[in-house]
Amino acid sequence: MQNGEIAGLFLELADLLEIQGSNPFRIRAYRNAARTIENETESFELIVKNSPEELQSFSGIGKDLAEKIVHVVETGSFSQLEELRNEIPVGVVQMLRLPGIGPKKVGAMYRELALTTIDELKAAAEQGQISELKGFAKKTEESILKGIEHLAEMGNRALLAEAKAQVDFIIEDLSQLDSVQKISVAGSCRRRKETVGDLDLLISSDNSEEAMETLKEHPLVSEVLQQGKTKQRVRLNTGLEMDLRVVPENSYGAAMQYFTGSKEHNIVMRKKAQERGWKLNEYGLFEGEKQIAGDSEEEIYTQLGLEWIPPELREDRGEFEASEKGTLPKLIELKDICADLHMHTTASDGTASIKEMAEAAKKLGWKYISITDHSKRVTMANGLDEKRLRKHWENIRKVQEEIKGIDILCGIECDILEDGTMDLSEEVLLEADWVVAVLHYGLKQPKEKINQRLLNAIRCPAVTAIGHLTGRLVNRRKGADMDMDDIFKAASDYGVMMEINAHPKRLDLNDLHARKARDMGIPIVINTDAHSTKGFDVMQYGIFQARRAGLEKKDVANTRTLKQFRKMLRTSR
DNA sequence: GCCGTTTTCGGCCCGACTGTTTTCAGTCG
Repeated sequence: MQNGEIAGLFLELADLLEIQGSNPFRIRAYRNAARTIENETESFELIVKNSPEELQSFSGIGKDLAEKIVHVVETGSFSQLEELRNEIPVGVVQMLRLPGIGPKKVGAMYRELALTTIDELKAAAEQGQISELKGFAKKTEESILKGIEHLAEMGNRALLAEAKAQVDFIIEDLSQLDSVQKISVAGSCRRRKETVGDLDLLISSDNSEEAMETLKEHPLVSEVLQQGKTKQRVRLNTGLEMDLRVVPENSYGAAMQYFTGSKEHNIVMRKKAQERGWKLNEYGLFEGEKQIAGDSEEEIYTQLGLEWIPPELREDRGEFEASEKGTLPKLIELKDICADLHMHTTASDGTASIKEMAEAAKKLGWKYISITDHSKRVTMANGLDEKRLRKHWENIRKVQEEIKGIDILCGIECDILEDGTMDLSEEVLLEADWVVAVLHYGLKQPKEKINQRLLNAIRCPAVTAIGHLTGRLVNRRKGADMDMDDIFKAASDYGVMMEINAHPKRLDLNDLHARKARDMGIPIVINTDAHSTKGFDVMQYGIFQARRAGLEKKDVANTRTLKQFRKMLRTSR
């Protein structure tokens, strides 16, 4: 059982308890524990099996929760959850997803009207039954109906790349206003999380009305959902929602800190303020009535005895300890990258030639690239067999003679077949400069089988890296099930690199896995998997993911010169 | 339900906006 699944059960319990009206602090305790479990790279299943006494050493896990975790790992559930599941139907929990509807209202509708599904809720609202309940009225009823309609359309969080493109466009337009002094995105988009639930836009201005009126009329905005003096909430055409907050200039840093989050990071920040007898909110750090910091984020962190923490690390996953000790990483930046080692050409399913790709990469300032077209198993993509591959490499060498200032490696993206063998012979693979081994098919095989396939690939002396390890697609497909400890241990032993695939839909390794791989001494490569010259643009998202993992320039192999890079390749090369 | 360099009991982050209310509860971030 994966950590995420264990955490999911506790989150479910928290929702159920909330609808029931339980003690809010108890509910929070379950959510905190779920977060601890989800953010931990060590497998809780293994901890339960090997050293269950360690469970209570994790923050937020005490005697009771430790027992429940053991029970979950052994039986897949626990009695308290089962009892509540019997008591409250799943449809009732789903009602929590409606905007403006929380546990109290859901609880009331369930108890008073016995509504158990979204469909029943919709019917009741249409018949006007909701507005007759105490504490409800026409507006709430309408907002429920609107919410149900919207739920059907949207549902998922947006990809970072999509969300960021929209907010960047809006920022460009709003920053033209004379009344807007400072403007920035905040929230999970600024933290570069792989998905974004909604956008947060922050402005310092002495004329909030002008900004709000302009945003209201912006071509990307479809509807104003809320509007007050300092806060406006709008829905964009894409369905994504956005909060605009307007603060005075001397509160801008505090507001940036506050609205960038994460929630968990901010709870620690406010506790630190409290410990010193101060108060921290979006307007500043206060000693009594007196603002002692607020202009800039740096001041606030400094006052609390901390080094400024980059937004990507603000998840309460160890950044405070590092900040206090002065050991925060100097995070990798886009400009550190000088190569891309995973891309396609017209030889398989790319749209540009070898030469076009090389020239485009050179324009970006990159010093070397590896052309890695598909192997023959990927018939849909016109994958290469041994003969075509050798011919392709000949063509690469010809292009290399024509183009100076960038080195082109002869590579291949080779499938790891369902039976665990490589799609191309070891003989031909050993002729390559660079071999990215990947899973494309059979992602649903059982964990043991997937593990075996990856271990075989890592042991194959020709393989230099594993690409998009799990095969997950953000928001769309769960990756293959595997034992990360085994895989990383083997990769570390055999000197095989791990890729962060920078495509916004992949971002695989994810942040936690990338951090773990680095901690186990595995060199990381960040690659675009470009299928066209435009495809190089996604490198930034790979960098974001690497930054969230806490990676520095030295942790990433394609920040090195080609000579240094070659020295990092496994000894069998 | 968890946690403790004032505590093993009594706390547990903070504020804006909305809707349903006549001073505030619920929801959200």
